[in-house]
Amino acid sequence: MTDKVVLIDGNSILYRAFFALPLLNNDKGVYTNAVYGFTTMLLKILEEEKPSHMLVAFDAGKTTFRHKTYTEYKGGRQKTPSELSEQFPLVKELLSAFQIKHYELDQYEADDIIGTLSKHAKSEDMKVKVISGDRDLLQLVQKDVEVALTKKGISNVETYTPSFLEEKLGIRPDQVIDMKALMGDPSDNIPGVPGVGEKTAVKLLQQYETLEGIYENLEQVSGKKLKEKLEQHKEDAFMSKELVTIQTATPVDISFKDITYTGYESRKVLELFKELGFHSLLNRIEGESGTEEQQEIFEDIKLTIVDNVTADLFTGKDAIMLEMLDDHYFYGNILGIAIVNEKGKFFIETNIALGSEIFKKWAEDEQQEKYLYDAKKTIVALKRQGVHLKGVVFDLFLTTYILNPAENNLDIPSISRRLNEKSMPYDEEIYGKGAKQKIPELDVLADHVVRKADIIYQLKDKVTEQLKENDQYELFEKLELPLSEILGEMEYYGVKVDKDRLLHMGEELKDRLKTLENEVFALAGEEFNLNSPKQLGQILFEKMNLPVIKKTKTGYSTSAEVLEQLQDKHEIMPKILLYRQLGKLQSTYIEGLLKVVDEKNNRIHTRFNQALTQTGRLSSTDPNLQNIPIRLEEGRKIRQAFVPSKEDWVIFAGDYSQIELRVLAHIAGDEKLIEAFNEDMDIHTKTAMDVFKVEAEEVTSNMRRQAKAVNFGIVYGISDYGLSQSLGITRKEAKMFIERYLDSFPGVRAYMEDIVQEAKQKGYVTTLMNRRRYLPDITSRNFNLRSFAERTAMNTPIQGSAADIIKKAMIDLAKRLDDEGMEAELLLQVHDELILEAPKNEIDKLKDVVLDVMENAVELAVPLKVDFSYGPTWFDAK
DNA sequence: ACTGGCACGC
DNA sequence: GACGTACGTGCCAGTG
Repeated sequence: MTDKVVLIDGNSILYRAFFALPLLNNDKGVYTNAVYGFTTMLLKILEEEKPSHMLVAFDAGKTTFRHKTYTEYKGGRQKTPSELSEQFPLVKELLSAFQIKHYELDQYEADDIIGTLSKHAKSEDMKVKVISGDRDLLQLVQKDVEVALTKKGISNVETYTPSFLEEKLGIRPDQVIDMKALMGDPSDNIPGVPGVGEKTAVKLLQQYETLEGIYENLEQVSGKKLKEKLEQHKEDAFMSKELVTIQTATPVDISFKDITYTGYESRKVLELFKELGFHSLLNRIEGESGTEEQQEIFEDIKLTIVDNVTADLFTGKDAIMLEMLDDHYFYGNILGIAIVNEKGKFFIETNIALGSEIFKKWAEDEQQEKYLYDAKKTIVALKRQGVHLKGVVFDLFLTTYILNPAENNLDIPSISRRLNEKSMPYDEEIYGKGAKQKIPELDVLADHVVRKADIIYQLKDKVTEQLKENDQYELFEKLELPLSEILGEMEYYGVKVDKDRLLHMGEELKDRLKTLENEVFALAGEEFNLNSPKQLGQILFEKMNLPVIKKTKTGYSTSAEVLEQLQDKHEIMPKILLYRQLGKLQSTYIEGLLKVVDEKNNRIHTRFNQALTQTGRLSSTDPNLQNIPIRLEEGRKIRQAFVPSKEDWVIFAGDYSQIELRVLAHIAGDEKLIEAFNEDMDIHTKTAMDVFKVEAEEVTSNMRRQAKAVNFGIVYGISDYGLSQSLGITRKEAKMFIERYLDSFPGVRAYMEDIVQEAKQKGYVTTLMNRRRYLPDITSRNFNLRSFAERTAMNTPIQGSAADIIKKAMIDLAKRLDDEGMEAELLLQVHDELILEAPKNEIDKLKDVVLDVMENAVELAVPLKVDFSYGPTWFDAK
């Protein structure tokens, strides 16, 4: 058996753990969060790697040989916070309890120690695994040397083998140094070549292999600016290379004999855990000997390509993966279908599956349980083919999102790497990307799709378990999963569009835009591209010499805010503003919508993304029907083009009135706010009365406007800066408004304070229905990051609970419409409103049903109020 | 193909 | 006291 040596970058892991975890302290008031994180990581490694040798390397002292090369090395870096530095001795204590050696070497960093030892190990034919949070270490990757980098948090790692590194970075391990030399590293104050980021560096290295190669062929490098930059910063680049190169010949004076790992004494470890207050880890020690996790990385899988679907293929507990390249499932082709169950792994070609009555019968049988990835997509895609999928009980896509909405790699290979520690190829590797995308040979395709289904099958129990642990299973089973079915129906049904109306409006706009454009050119004295902020900026601020109000990264700002401030300086302003407004309508809403009208039925089929937002809201794409204009009359007319799909039908809208503030009243339990809603007061007027300490009759429209902005700020979690911007007042004044608001509603103040504390302690906040949002930055020492996390902590339960409520209402409404045998159809959800279409003769009943369902979706300490309206177009439903 | 500026909704 | 400051989607210009 080959020996396996695990080398841990102690400093890096501790830093990661410190910043990833809330600042916990034990009962003695000693901070332990970093040690805790380090320990969980350590336990995981011991279980999984079963190392024969182990060492934790630390950085020594303040200066290293690198400072001789470059005195600015690691300059500008913030001092290690004392809350962290005091944890270093604890970790060393921990290591000695585990009987793991640690080591540091004067003048060298942990990297160098690890580099040197991994080289020694190589010559002794040992396998090496390096654990760090520092991407620099990737340069050590080679055959038999794997580097595991911490991802989010600490126990989540991504293991780089040479092939994985190449696939992920686009370069070979030996080119990592060159890449770093080009890119630089602000956190270590390594200069690199300015203007060269990851993309450019990779491109250059793919072409010229090494830094030296690039400079030898500098003449051929494309891009004038790039060439200049490279030339100017040649010295920096080479010095950077020297700095980032890990030394593999340091005078390390330990041998592998010294770092043999033979296990630890449970008693000692348990004692220390108790002392540190790591109660939750105690059982991990006792269970130590019993756990056996097999690792099957890139193991071949056995699958059958089915050419005749038979009933005994299915078990009633099957994972099904429907593969489709185009993420626009309304138009994409189904590439094939994989089924995995306890009997085996199967692949069925699309036409065989769809042509099979047995397949169809199974798919439509509610009793046959199915585990999916993205049920909505699958349901819609199959519905197009006349198959009505039923019996979905698990959706890996939705559940992964529920477990952590911040995770944005929700594709199956990524999920598998995170949760299952098994690798499978990414879609890009199988299908290619962009113009080069193509469908592979049947056996390759089958293998890929089956792997996905297999992962769904394998992870179903584990993920369900995690949901239950978090008390989130109900959120999945009772809310998100049934909702996905309803959303699928809405998408499939679509919204009817009056194309002629859009075309007509487009014609009109075209003329007005042309006229406006000419007027602007006349006033400017020349023609230019009015759609280019850059060119407009030059005209306004260079040619016309108007005062510069605000700059952007790349030049002058020409935003509406700026142009409005210049209104009285020049008559050109209103024309530009109007041009912008109309241009937006033309390009996004007229042309944009026309482009996505389904030729077959004149309907638009948006898609709702149910697994994207951090708060639990939905989003809508292709097109986005959640941002159709309403504020300005001109834009609002776009809504005239959204019409019922049948004659004598109407568009019906039901919208929650002030749902977020009502939710706030409920969660905060603020008596005054609750009373205001119980008495059905105008909430902005009420807020104005309290903030300005006046009677109802004395509230001026301006006071109400300001109060409204404050409420807006509360709902969306904006800062004093944000409020000052929206009201055009100073930050101080904005801050004062917020203070006065909180004085007026003490229950709200208490909530805001409590929720931040709770977030600090738990690391996350939750909504009414137990949706979570993790807030790692809540303990950050960076004021901005921390403030942002604090506002998020206050806001997410409000916005997220409102999202929960309307989702619940949608499920209830769909059921009710069905139960009552009504014809009305849900069309859209726009965060606090539901849009339906219905026959005229159903309006009275629909009104009762919608109001009843929406107002009673949940019971809060305040009533939920719903307004409704209807008319021949969406425009009229106001 | 990617980034930045801008603008629309909640 | 400053680092940038609700969440989304999509359009255009500009660059490579």
